[in-house]
Amino acid sequence: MATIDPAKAERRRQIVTAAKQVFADAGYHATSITAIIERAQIARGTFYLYFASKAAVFDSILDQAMTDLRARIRRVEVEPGAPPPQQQLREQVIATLEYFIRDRPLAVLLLAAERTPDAEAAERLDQFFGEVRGMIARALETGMELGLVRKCHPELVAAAMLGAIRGIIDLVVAQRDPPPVEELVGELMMVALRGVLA
Amino acid sequence: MATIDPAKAERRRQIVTAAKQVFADAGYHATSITAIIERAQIARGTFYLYFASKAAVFDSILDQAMTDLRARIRRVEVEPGAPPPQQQLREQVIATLEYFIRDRPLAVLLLAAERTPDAEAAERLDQFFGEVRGMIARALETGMELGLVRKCHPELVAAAMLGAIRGIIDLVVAQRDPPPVEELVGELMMVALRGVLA
Amino acid sequence: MATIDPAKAERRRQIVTAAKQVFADAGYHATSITAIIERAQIARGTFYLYFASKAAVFDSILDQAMTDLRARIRRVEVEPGAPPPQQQLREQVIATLEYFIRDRPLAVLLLAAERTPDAEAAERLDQFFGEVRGMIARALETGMELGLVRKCHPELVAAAMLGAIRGIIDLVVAQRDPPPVEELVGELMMVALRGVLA
Amino acid sequence: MATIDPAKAERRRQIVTAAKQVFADAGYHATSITAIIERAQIARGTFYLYFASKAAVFDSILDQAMTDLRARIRRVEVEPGAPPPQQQLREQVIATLEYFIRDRPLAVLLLAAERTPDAEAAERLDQFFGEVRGMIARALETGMELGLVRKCHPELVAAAMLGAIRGIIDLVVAQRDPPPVEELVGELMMVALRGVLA
DNA sequence: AATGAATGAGGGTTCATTCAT
DNA sequence: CATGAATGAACCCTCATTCAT
Repeated sequence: MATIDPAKAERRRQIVTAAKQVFADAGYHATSITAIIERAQIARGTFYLYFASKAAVFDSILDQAMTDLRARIRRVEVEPGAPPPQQQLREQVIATLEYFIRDRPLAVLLLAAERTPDAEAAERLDQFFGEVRGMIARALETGMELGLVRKCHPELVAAAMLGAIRGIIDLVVAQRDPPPVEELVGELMMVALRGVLA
Repeated sequence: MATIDPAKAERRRQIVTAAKQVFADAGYHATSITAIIERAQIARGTFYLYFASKAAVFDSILDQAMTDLRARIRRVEVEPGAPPPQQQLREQVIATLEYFIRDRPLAVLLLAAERTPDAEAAERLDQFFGEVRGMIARALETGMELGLVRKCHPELVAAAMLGAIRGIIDLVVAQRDPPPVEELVGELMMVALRGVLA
Repeated sequence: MATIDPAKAERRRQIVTAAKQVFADAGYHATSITAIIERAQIARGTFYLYFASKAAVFDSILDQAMTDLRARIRRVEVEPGAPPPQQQLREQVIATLEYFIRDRPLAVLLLAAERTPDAEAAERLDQFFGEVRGMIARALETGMELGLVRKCHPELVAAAMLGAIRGIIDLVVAQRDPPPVEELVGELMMVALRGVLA
Repeated sequence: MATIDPAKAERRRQIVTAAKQVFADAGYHATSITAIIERAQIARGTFYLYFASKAAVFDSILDQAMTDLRARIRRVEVEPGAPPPQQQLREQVIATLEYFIRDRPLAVLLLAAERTPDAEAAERLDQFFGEVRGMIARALETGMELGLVRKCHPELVAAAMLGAIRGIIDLVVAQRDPPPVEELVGELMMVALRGVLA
């Protein structure tokens, strides 16, 4: 009984999927339980069998996304024998962009989630983005120590770079036929590393 | 009828100011008419004398912001006798950042515009950011023609650069004591122009 | 403005009256706001303009009743020159019974209110009945000191006497044409004072 | 089919016991089927195998209580050779009080029966209390005929006396350590028979 | 022009009951 | 028989909007 019932897990997924779409369409507040259950094709009560509240689904989606993304993003290693840092970076950015491109509603939801339902979730989200920014800043610092990166204000530059990634995702998510990930990553890294001057 | 009654205009401003603060504090959906009229010190019915709905004030605020920003951002001129392009750019970015820093409620509101109340407003917002992106892309193209900018995909790079600006604004708006604008702009332009490599 | 608007007061009374009837008919929990507003012929929102919640009306009714009753019940005075104790008692019991007979829904509601919505209200009610029982007990003690009342356990006897009053009210409230108050009080006091033995 | 399956009967008892406790704790409306089945350690559907509805269990409990009490209360016999009426009375009151004291949940439930779930049950309850009052009234009439009881209005006095018993039970049920039944009955009968005058 | 009492659709949530397994 | 996932009517409450004053 404590084992996971596949049917229940499937139901849960069904609800999460529906909720993700509706949240992405309308935002957290404008999303009604009615809209979710209609999309999920379930009865009102069934929703509450799987989630305690509207906020609970939202949190669940957010947490899942953050977990997934954390698994894709890790500290760049500079030990001897490790792959070249630029390659490591490139792979992570590719993985991240692919994650967003694959699940468009989730991307919309996550990027527009600044204003989340409960303060707790908002804090978790802030913390997550803070983490990512911190990792970028750390990577920049390491790069500076190694003489690979020019002298700069790491936090500020990290904010700009995170924003740049976000900008690309925004663009891609808004388009019907996004350019191939390789091209996106190529441009992104070129700008980040060398800027736009000739 | 179409003549501007100064008293009415003042009342309108009073409402807009109140609404801006409340929207920024709580977000569109969490903001109640009650909160707005309490802050504006007016009666319930009076609000509807000046605005047709809650969405209407929100739209009005958004439009005003977009108008203000449009006035700050203009095509970079390359005619002989014009100031050097980099200086034009720097001045515009400074003006933009200052605008956001000066009116924090408006910045929060514009950037975190969650899901906008009506589809129409959302579209106007999208269109505005699209315009800005277009101007950046156009500037990049001009730069490429002049041999100042390396070969790149202008739309993509423009998206990244707009995102970078946004990233900086996000960071700044979240902080109590933001760094001086000069420093922000310095870092931002260095990254954009030269990247981070040593 | 701080003066009481008669129209609003009337509305409030209208709601209280409706609520009292419905509560009496169905009990607190089984009473729906819908039932109250239908009886009061008002819109849903109007109810909440006058009362913060279902519990609030209920509490208001209870408090009003307790205030009214407290005004009718007072310590029996035994100072020289005061009316004879039995007459004082009789007058108070008459006043109390008349109060219940006049407002039948309130009587039903108050007597069946053991299980009230919130613990706080239940406590206030308990306290009220405790007060009344205490006054009866005190009166018995005074009577014992004066040699008017035989030796007995005052709290126990007070509980029995309060119960007896309640029993009479129950009977009266259930009947269409209750006997005249004088008769009720006569029998009640005879039993209480002399019992039923010949 | 109509034969009693001991296993089923046991299950039924198990549910009734659980329900009685939960109803007494929380009252009819505040009691959820969930609470009952958790206490009874059965599945949701099983409950409905034994009872048609929540009201049905409640009714069943009420009926059982009334049956039990009816068995304890009987007409006072005045035939030659019967025990003295006062002794008969005392024994019945003792039995009644003991019944309530022994099964406190049931007492709470029966006395505080707020508004009963269905009109039918409410009527049965009214009828039951009516019966008891009738028996007391009959006893009083018999007493009057025999010259044991002074002239009085039997129904009114019966209501007062039933109320007095209820008052005592209320008091006792609310207390943790009730006084011994003998004391309760002693006071109760003294008041009823002789009143409180010295 | 200004007011604020009144409105009622719609919100999130609960829970008695059913029924396929 | 027993189970518990599923159901949906009904609950209390909020709040954008209207309109008589």
